[in-house]
Amino acid sequence: MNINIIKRKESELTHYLREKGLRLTQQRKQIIAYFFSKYKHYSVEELYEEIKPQIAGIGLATVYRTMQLLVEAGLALQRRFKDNITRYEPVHKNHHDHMICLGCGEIIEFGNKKIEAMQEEVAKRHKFVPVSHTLQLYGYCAKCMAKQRRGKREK
Amino acid sequence: MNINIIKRKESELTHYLREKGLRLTQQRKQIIAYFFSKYKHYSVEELYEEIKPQIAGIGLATVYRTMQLLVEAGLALQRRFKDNITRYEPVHKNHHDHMICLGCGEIIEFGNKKIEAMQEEVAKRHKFVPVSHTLQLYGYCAKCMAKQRRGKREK
DNA sequence: AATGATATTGATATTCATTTTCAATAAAAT
DNA sequence: ATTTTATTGAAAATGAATATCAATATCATT
Ligand SMILES: [Mn+2]
Ligand SMILES: [Mn+2]
Ligand SMILES: [Zn+2]
Ligand SMILES: [Zn+2]
Repeated sequence: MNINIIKRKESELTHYLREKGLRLTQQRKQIIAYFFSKYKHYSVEELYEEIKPQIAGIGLATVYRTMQLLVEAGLALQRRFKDNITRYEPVHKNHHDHMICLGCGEIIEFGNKKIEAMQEEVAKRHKFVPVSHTLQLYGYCAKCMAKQRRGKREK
Repeated sequence: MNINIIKRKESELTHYLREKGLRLTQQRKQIIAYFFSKYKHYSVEELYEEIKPQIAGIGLATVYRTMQLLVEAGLALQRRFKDNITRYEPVHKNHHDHMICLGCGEIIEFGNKKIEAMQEEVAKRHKFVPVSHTLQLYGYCAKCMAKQRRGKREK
């Protein structure tokens, strides 16, 4: 099933490249094949480390450049949380925001129409015209909370 | 009136320094005097540039260190928006979030209990225990919108 | 007021993520 | 096949922030 997604993404990228006079290289093909086969919030460094064994001789700069390209082409979104490392996620559904676990680093996506609506309202109250926003919750995921409780009990 | 705030902040810092075995230096005194006399979201670079003429020979590293110290002492808050530059604001009131103007860079503070409550709710739904959060709206402030409208009319 | 212990300073080097440079290479139009 | 030029990988450069270190200032103790 993943193979279809990858084919589609490659074709979407091809269209973008063509209209911009750019080229579809082996590196670009392989990076998107890998990136869209997993669903993660990858940093370039992480992606590079995982991809390196698969793509002989690939350079870090190429991964940086390709991820930027995917954003320009509308196939990926750039995110940046507290750790100050740029991450990329596949464009897959509607706008959403993130909860980030301080214990294990897990990133949970959530969407909430009410919160979005209230943001619009607050903006209007200040005569501010919103273009985009970021909302991040930092804390501990269910798994990490359970682990913490176990740890305390054992003392 | 500002002089009183500054005196109070200096005394708060003094208490913190004493209990930590640290020292109240001329540089620290002068930086807090300046920082608390303006109400802004200063980057270290900005603060350094403004302070340099007032404090002969002050070093950039000292400003970096002092701002960190103010955070540790609970007198300042660290913020970081899209431009990825660390900024500091005086602790002055309750928790709040920010709207940032993409035109002029103005930073508008706002607090909204309903949004905060909904965040708690969403977190609970995911069994996520929130510790902190950041919410930023990016867009155009009233002033910049007016300017833009004027520009279009003149064409 | 002088002393001594040590926290602090300013200059500079270093770090880390990311970007830029550039000569060699590969894509794709002819 | 040839030609044009976008792309690549390696290495250098960037920019914000931190670490290092010898000189200096603070401040508790004489
Ligand atoms: Mn949102
Ligand atoms: Mn908030
Ligand atoms: Zn976790
Ligand atoms: Zn503005």
